[in-house]
Amino acid sequence: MRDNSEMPGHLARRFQQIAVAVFLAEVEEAGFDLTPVQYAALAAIRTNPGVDQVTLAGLIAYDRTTITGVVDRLVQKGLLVRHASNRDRRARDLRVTEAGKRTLRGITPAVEAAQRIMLRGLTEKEGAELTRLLRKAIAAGNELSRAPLRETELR
Amino acid sequence: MRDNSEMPGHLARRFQQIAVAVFLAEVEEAGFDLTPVQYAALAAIRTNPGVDQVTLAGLIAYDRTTITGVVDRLVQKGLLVRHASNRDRRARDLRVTEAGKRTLRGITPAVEAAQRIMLRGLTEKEGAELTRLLRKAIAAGNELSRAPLRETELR
DNA sequence: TACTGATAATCAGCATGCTGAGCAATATCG
DNA sequence: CGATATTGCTCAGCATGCTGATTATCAGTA
Repeated sequence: MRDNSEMPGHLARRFQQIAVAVFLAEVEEAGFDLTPVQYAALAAIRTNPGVDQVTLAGLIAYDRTTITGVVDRLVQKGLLVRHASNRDRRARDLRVTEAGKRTLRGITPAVEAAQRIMLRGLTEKEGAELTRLLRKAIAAGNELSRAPLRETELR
Repeated sequence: MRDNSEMPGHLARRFQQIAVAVFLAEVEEAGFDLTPVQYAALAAIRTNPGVDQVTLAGLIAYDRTTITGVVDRLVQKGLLVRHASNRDRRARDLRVTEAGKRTLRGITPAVEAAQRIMLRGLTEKEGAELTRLLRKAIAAGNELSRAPLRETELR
């Protein structure tokens, strides 16, 4: 049996663990209070004003039941507004507030810095190769999780 | 601003998400009920009989407060016994039961299969390279999370 | 139009992961 | 030896992430 610490699954968990810690540290350093998950949701809504939660979940590969809580907290922080959709009364129309836009603009350098830090042990070329391989593996496994990426812009 | 879906942090989360889903599916298929986290803990205790929880946490890079619950559930399932240590009455001595050893033996093929499946979009060489790059990045970032890997076998 | 099946959101429940605090036991040092 | 610091574990509290169920609404069809 191969040592557990060499298994891709274990490495995935460990790299994610470090990535989250680095993100939170950089963001706090910059004076903001957002998790990686909240940041991704906020940025996706900024790019797609008026999306509903299911579409948002597909855009960033979150489980639909997880989105509810994430959006709750972003609304709580005043970075997002959620109101009933006109087209479909089941759906919620999500939009970033002015405060949310300011937060996104201000937090960007910290987010970019975090990406560099989590790859700091690699050369430029190695970092690019890791990114490429992760994207390739993820594309092949997209349908294997309950929350696959859905690039659809159906509505 | 780079698209979120190309950021290493997002890729880390996504790859981990797929890895967990694949692991759980393969393990359930094989008739077992263990999470990746529980599997890693069980395997580490098997290799290091009598470890205490803090050392175990270091061996697999878990937070010390997370270990409590994981061990609880493994004990609940009868795969582990936890009793007070002789050396140090604060510490808990962890050992895998016979049922735990049987589970580890039986589950191994499913775990190995899961590792292959999560890399199925990559060639043999690419899979090896991804593993190498993840290990290198993780080694450089080890101290950045609250739960770093500690290979120490002090006691 | 009434019925049937899908869909959007939410909820309860469970398992990580983390922060920070508290308790008991051990180690260290004056 | 006794005061102090440290250590192993646990707990409360919060944020993902998931399974499965429920509710409200919509869409398609007889």
